[in-house]
Amino acid sequence: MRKKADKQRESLAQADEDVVQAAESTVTDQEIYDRIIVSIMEHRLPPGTKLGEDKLAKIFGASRARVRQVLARLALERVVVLHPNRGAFVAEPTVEEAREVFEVRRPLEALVVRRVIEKRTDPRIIARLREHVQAEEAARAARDRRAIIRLSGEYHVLLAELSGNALAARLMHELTSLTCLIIFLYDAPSVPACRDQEHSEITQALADGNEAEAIRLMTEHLDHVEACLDLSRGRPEELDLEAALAG
Amino acid sequence: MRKKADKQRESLAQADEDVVQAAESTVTDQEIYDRIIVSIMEHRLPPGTKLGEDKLAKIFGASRARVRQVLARLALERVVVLHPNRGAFVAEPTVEEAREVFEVRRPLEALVVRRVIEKRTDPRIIARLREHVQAEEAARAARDRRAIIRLSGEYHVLLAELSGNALAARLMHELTSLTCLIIFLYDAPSVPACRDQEHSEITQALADGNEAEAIRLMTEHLDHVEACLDLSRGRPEELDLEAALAG
DNA sequence: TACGCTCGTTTTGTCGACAATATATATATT
DNA sequence: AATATATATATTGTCGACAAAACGAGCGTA
Repeated sequence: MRKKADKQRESLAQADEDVVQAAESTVTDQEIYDRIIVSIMEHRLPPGTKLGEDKLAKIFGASRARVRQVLARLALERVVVLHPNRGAFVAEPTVEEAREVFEVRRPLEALVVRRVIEKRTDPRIIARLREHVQAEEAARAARDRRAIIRLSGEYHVLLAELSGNALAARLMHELTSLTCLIIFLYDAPSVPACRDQEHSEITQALADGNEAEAIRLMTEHLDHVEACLDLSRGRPEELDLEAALAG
Repeated sequence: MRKKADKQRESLAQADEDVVQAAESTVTDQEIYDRIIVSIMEHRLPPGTKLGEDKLAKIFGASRARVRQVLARLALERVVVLHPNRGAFVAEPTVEEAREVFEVRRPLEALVVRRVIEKRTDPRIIARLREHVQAEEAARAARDRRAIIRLSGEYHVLLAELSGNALAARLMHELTSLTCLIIFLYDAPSVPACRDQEHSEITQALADGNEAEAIRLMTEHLDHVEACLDLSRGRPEELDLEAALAG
């Protein structure tokens, strides 16, 4: 059984103004991909939203086939799920999937930290990290929660890119996209001050070449983010359902 | 400039007999995917082979669009590369990419080992691992090099699946596919006895619940496989090219 | 009034056709 | 004879149209 809120969400109606820009003449697959995934990462397309092929095609001024390709790619990255004969929906990771993401990220991030420290002699490395941290602080100052969460994820992608391991960077991109979804699904709004200047501290440890400290900070950072989530109970919907049935 | 050998390889002609089965009436995407990736993992489709859409469509008795989808998926997994307007080719990982694969696998495999040890109370876990190791030994007894390499990869995928972390299992699938390609590209034929009973030893350590030993064995196993490769010099082709130019 | 069923509409899945690009062949030129 | 150019062929990229399935509305019945 579906809830009312579910059906409400299954529409692009409200999100249209945010996503629509113009029906450009020629738009590449990558642009469509980027626009959709950024919208998802910034929660303008909340989990569960139906991504109708025709609607997206009209919004982007592209053919349905092209949109379809992009949706297939997003599905492989688990950011959207495809229900056969029913269409594409923004993914709603389960608690179990959320735990798995953090479990995989921990050792991967540690690897990235080690490699970045090895390469820190190049001053551009630390410079770019500091630059990004500043952008994060700006978003935080502006109280732009969407940008904060997206930029938080992108910090880790940037770190992976700077590590020189392109494979790790690609995986980190996938994992941070999923992490954004997870945060929006499970983050307890009561703890907004979560993960504040931790990126800054990690950057400093990297600059100092203090590997043990950097890994410790990174691990605690991930622990912290995960601890902020309400992974004890099920998804919000299931919770609502339970509450409704109890009442 | 291309070499003669290159052009020779860019054809499915020789591999056809191995791959072709019949023009089945209905064949699912997953079947097409599996057939292609197993062929790649077993080196029946060597790196650099051109995967023409029409040819594959006829071979599988499917439409070109379907083949195209599968090729796109394989490209996202980096097992094939798509040259715009030129088509799909079995990937030829560079030395750098090979190193990255091992670098990412090391911490990921360690994670998997830890989780499997936690779950080893379920007797089916160790049983399935032993079963797989036996299959490997059978292939080794039969001197079936292709099956040996494929099964070696699948051992790690099985391990990841048994760890209970579906995300890790998916990543391991990708990484082992790439590892198969890498082994076929760079393995020094002079050292055929590489990685022999190591999977058996790892399984035993897991059964004993000896975490430190299992992780040590797994790490050394990966070190061993990587050390067997000729990653010092470039790809075989480049080597040939250099030699040809010198002569 | 509430439930179940049928029909119409919308959306997805699949395919074949056309256009654009790259490759290979043949011809002409230096 | 070798290179460059033009033509022909083959392969990929893109799109719109058709078929199938799911969804929603409306009707009928208990």
